[in-house]
Order: sequence, then C-alpha cells, then structure tokens
Amino acid sequence: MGRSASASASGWYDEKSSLVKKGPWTPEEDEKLVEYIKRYGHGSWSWRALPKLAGLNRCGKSCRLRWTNYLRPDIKRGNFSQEEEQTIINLHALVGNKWSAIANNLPGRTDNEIKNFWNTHLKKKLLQMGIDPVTHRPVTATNSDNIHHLYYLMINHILSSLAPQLLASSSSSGTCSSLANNNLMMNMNPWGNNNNADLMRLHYSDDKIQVLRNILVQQLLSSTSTPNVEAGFNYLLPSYSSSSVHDHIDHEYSRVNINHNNYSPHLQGFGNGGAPIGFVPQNPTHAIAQPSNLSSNISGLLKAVHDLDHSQPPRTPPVLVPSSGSGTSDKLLGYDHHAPFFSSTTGSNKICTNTNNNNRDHSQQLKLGGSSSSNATPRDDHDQLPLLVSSAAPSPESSAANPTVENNISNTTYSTTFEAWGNPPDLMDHDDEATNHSYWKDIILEDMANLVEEVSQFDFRHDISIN
DNA sequence: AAGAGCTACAACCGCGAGCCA
DNA sequence: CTGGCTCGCGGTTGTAGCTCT
Repeated sequence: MGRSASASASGWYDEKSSLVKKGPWTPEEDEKLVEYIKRYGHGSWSWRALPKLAGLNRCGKSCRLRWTNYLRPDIKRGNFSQEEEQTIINLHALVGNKWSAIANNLPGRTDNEIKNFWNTHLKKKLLQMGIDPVTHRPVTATNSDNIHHLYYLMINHILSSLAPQLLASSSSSGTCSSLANNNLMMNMNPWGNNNNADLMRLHYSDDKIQVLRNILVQQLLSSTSTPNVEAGFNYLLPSYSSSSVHDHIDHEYSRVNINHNNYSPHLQGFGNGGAPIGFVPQNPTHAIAQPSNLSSNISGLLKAVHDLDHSQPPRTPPVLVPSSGSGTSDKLLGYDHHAPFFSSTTGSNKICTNTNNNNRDHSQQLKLGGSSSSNATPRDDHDQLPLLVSSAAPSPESSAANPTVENNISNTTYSTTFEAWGNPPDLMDHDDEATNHSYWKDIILEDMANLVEEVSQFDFRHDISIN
C-alpha cells in the first residue's frame, strides 16, 4: 500500500521512507538529536531536514515529537501533583480535549503527557466518582441533579460576567481580600483550585448554590449595569444539546404544577406554599431567611427556565425577603424564581433574556480567548484558554444583531422589584416604590462585601466521598 | 515460574491551518 | 488562486513493564 499524500506532507515519510527507522528511540539517537539542536538552535533548519543534518535515520516528524514530548530541557518529569490534577480537570471542563491549551497552563508538561494522564488516570477517576469525564456531570444524574447542575452553570456563568463588579465591591469595602486576589471564579467552581486533597467531592451544595444565587440577586440590585443574563441562558441551554432538555423541562414543570396545584397560578412551582425559592418563611412578617430543600429550588428553576423558554413574561415580580438578623447568612435574600433573572433599573425591572428558542446566540458561550468561535478553529485557539468572564455584557450591538431578544418582552416592566411577601415592619404599609427600593438596596450594599467573602470561602465539595 | 491480562506511556498517524512561491 | 510544504494538534496504536492467576 502506497503512502498517502497527507502522510508525506505531514512529514512522516520522505523519499527514502522505507529506510526510516520507527519505534522507540535509543539513547544514541536522543544524544544526536539533542546535540544538534543544542549546537544549532532553532530556526536555521526545518524538522524535515534535521534528521539528515543530525545523522539520524528518522523522519523529521518523529524527531520533532521526540524533542517536544521528551527531550526538551524544560520538560517536567515525575507524577502530576494534586494541584496539576485539579488544574487539568478544571480546564478540561472548560475546553474539552484541547490538550495543548491545557498544557500551556501547566509549565513543563506536554500536551501528549497530559492527554495520556487524562486517558489513563483522570478519566477513570472521574468515572469512579460517577462523573462523566466528557460532560463533567454526574453519570447517573437524576433529573433533579441535572437541573441543579443547570442551575449551577447558569449562576456561575452570570456571576462570571459580574466578577469585575464583585471585585470592585469587595475592594471598596476592604473586607474581601480573597476576592481581591482575583480568584472569584475558582472559588465559585466546585472543581475549584482549592488545596483540598480530596478532589473527589464534587456534588453540588444546595445551600451554597443558594448563596451564589443570592449574591447574584444582590449584584443585580446594586449594579448600575446590566449583567449578562442572556449570555447565561445562551450558555447553558446549548450545553444540554438534545431537544430532550426542553421536553424534560416541560415534563418537570408539568409535574411540579401537578404537585402544587393547590396554589394560585402565580405561585405554582414552589414547594413551600409560595415562599421565595430557597427560603422558607417562618413568619411572613419577619421573613427570616432559611435554606429550603432541593426540590423547591428545582421547581423554581424549572419554572424560570420554562417561562424563559416559552417566551412568557414572568407572572410575578422577583421577591426579596428582608432579613432580621445582624449576621451575614441570615440576611441572604430570597428570590422568586417565578420571575426570570432581571436587571435592575430604577423603579422597574426590565426582563433581560433571550426568549426565542430559535435565536439563541451561541456565540455567548465560553470562547477561546481572543479568537472568534467557528467550526474551523484558528490555530491561536489552541494557545489560549477560554475567558472565564463571559465574552461581553449584552451590548447595543448584540441586541441589534439579535433583535428578537428583547422584542418579546421589552415592553414588559413590572411595578416593583420589592413586592416582598414579607415586608419589613416599618414598610409594611408603605407604597412608595422608590422608598422600598432604596431600603432594600441599602441593606444589600451594606452586606455585600461580607456575603461575597462568605461565598468565596465556601467549600463546594461535599456529599461524595471517594476511597 | 510462566503466561495471560492490564496499565502507562511513548510514538505513530491523519488531518488541517498557515505560509509561501 | 493553487499547490506544496511545514508545523501543530488530537486520536490511536504499539509495547514495555507490571500484576494476577
């Protein structure tokens, strides 16, 4: 069988291919190769010409691979450290099998080495943990797990677009050194860059996601800019690529409605009698925030996603739960998942999301830095990691490019953000929206730094122990 | 002790992008 | 524009060494 043109072009063969040695390199061959490169450096020869010049009976490609994967002086030898393992897993979750991109973030490690390590160690490790090494989601995930993960992805993505604001908030408060150290996203990542030796605890924590969500709500309220909510949805929905995700959501939504059909329509989807998702009211007039169970979180999420996915305006405005304590966790704000995520504008909330299934802008997904997303990946893509921060907040241009985004709902505004079911005692009979807004915003801003600090210190790993 | 099976990793291979004549 | 060449990437294969029976 003759050699293929591409093989010839790629350097594995030359005109004397039948004489070219293959297989393991001998120490003598290594020595010749190293000696030649040391003497002449790079640039004055091509890999194809090198074997002849160096006196090697190898093809140029074999020489290049031997050098880049084994003989290069800056290659680190030995086992991968725990930190390196975590980095690989984190990056793989972001970029997939882009071994060169991953390798660029692990000094001294080659793409080939990382690829082998992944295939022989990490993949199995994740599988043993019940994590799908391709999707980085639980293999045997229940519907609830999937939705919870969906929720996690969404919040994480939206938060990523807010990272600069969070950092700004923390630095201005002077109390959030950990965030000032710019590791927000790592801290938000359950696979994060902690030095915890047990990498295998990857389950999602209801309470921690709850905290994240509330941080998000606070940011939305305290921010003067619009967070990239649309991108968040665009990011997460395609990741559940099959159409089944929509069917699933519909199914779950129907089920939830059936389960809670005793409630008024605008409260359907909530598992605790209409309390804001995540927090069960102990007393409507005091509204002490408490974490609720997973099912109510999921129900609310399903409802929110369903509403968004069906181009329906929210039937109730977001609901905030005032806190009564002086600590941090008990001041977390409840959030009515009946309403989609919203951006804060003075006196009203404009829904900010792409509600058109057929016009999701996938370009908002995590991108490889500095390059456009396309099927034909530019070479530079291999050299850079995706931006942890989403590509951009929705810009006027992007809205213009996708006119359906807000057309459906741009006229839909809601009277107040703060129709809390549990109004603060001193505002119970207060109808002044602006006053209410100001009241809550003050509370939010006051606690912002502490909350961010608290979240930054959360350990997202629990529930699963690995031998 | 020996062979079968498994594991880890180096090396091979095909493909595609970029460059250049 | 086209074709040849180089280089880099990701997937796959081959094999040495280890473990198990």
